[in-house]
Amino acid sequence: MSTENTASEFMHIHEEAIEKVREITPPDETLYDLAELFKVFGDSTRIKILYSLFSSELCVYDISQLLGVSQTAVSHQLKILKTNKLVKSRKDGKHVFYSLADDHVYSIINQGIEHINE
Amino acid sequence: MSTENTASEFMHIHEEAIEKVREITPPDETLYDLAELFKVFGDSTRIKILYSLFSSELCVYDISQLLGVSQTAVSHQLKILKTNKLVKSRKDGKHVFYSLADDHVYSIINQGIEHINE
DNA sequence: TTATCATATGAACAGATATTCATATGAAAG
DNA sequence: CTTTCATATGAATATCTGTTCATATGATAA
Repeated sequence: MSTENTASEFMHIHEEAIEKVREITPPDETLYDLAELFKVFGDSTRIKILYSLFSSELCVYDISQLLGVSQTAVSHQLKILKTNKLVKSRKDGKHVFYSLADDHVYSIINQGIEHINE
Repeated sequence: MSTENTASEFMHIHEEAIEKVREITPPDETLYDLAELFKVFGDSTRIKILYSLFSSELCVYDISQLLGVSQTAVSHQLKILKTNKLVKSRKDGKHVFYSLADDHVYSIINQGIEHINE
């Protein structure tokens, strides 16, 4: 085994495996963003908020009461959801109505549900 | 407004909204499991491990070298991935080969990628 | 058997994160 | 204008989580 392909020297498997992995793996920055996105889904309060918005928009207070979580906590979590573009907001007088930003929220959550039901 | 439907008293919106949310929202335990699942995807090391297993099975040491992460860290993360049924393992002498457990891993990650690319 | 290699495990520590509390902003009502 | 209501924000705290270090297990080779 030569020293040309240093990448394969440590491999116990075929070196083609490394090539394939390198080919299909997105850049580190993308993987980091991806992990960040899933981190947002990885909290039960935020999951509950997203579910509450599945059928219609709701204002902060309604979400708070529906979930039995303090207004402050909901507000903090909504900010995280909005920063990550999972929800959008609309102001109406004193109220702020939140709704799902796009269909990816549905599909990601549904894929998760499918995995659980097995 | 009567006191019959206590659920709607706090709502600023129509009370049908509450009904709908209650209808489509899974039980708390499911939501908790769902958050737990996404939490597993919410770490860049684990995401990298999953990507490395997209094309073929790999042993712990190979993953470790490929990602530039310590063997111990990889081992810890593989355990988490296995506990959550995202990877499975096969023993071969001194080596333990890990591979993806099912297609949900692909679809969940791909949905995430799609959301990011917008 | 003994040494070595591959993996796993447990404790410890550092960094991240969700909630709470206090308070600020901002809009409508009186 | 002042009060009240809806929401947002920042600091503090307690909990959780990922990595490291030391070590254990388990299998092959010598």
